[in-house]
Amino acid sequence: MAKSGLEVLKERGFVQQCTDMDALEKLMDSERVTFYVGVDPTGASLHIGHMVPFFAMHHLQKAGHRPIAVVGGGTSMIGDPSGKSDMRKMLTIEQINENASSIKDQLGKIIDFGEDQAIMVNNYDWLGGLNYLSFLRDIGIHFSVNRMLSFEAYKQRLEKGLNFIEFNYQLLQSYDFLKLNQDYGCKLQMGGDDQWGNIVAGMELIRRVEGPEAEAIGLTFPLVTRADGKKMGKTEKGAVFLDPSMFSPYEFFQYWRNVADADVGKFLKFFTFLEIEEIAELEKLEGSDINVAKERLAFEQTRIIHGEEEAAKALEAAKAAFTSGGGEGAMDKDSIPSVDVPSSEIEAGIGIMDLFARTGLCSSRGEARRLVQQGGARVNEVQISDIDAVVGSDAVVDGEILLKAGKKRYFRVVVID
RNA sequence: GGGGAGGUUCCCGAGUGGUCAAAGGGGGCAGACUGUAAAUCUGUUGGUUACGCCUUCGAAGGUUCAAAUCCUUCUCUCCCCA
Repeated sequence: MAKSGLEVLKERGFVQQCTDMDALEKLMDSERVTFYVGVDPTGASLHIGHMVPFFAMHHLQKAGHRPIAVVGGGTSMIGDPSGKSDMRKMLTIEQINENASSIKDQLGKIIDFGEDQAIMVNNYDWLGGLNYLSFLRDIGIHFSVNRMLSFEAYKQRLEKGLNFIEFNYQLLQSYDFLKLNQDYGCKLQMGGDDQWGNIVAGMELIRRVEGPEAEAIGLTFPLVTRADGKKMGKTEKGAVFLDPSMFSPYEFFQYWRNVADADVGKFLKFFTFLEIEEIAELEKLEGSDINVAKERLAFEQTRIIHGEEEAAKALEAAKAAFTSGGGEGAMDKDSIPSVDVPSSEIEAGIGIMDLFARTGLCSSRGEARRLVQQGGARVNEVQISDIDAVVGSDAVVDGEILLKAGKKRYFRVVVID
């Protein structure tokens, strides 16, 4: 017999807290449950730090339940104080709407937005036109400031300073849950564990408005951390975005390929659709064999986000670049960022520092100088350590020059007429 | 509204007239070691035409041969009181 959606979530480690697990189990066994997760449209693209809830949605949807993705068009104009040390930037409605539509496309890779399968709504639709006084009278009346201040999230912010506008966030998010409960019969809200307070507040609001018998349950996911303590989904250059124009599939693949040993099993459960049994097998690997599991993680994850073809290309490119010998010939060229340079410049010869500085490999000539001096610069896999070296047309292979900085970063210089 | 403390380089944080492109730590980059891991060690970390020069210590003025450091005004943040 098939596992229930909730069982899948539990065995994969998605459950951090639940307001009433018994009730949720009963509810999910007895009906198709409509549930929601909030998404903040604060950026043009989602990044992998956002993804845990989406994978959870996928699993529940697969088990027959109906997800609602709520784009926080309205709430993102306020800023959620939970767990944040600073107030967030406020965006315009236009920016938010633009972000929301690209987010829906990305979300579509993980959950099915087919007919009656899932719903996407923007809370600006109901928050945008709210009347302040009536909101206070209808919703504000149900909130106790004393109780709100007792939440850990607010306590922390009270130390640092909390703006009134942010203090309202919880009311708005609670109102979302109420609204969805009324309009769509949404009975479950899920979110990261930092949302616990907001979720509970929403449940309480529903009970107060709709009566104590109203069904409303909250569930939170653990905040995913990396074994090295860094933030999930962040690299030095910024977040690991799903948008291929902001973060190439190859780099995306590499991000997952390079996760810490200790994180592989966890990430396989969170971020792939592999069966739990198969993951268990992969988790048994030790030593350098763990690389097999990492490769699988990277491949599966890239396939989900960028498609089978891109995943295969990234895998090939990575193998070509890192397997002994490292022949760049087999590498997929499209996956490596490039810059166009006129053939006349190449024929005249370009100084090694200038060449690196005009690629994305180095941000200045000074940086390029250091790279060369420290032995990290390679042209067509040949180390160049002379800062005065000049690269000319003899370095061009198949119409381009392959540059490498350090061990993992490649860049192509494409010669054009 | 009153009083106090502050805004320093990617971040945290020293620096209270020249020796400051600015200690230390974190982060980043590179090298060694490895398994495209972790940990560790080493170097490096504003720009440049690399001698020197230019830009940088919240903003704008001023004092001075010389200012991150002193003065004035402005601005932002935090704390206490009301």
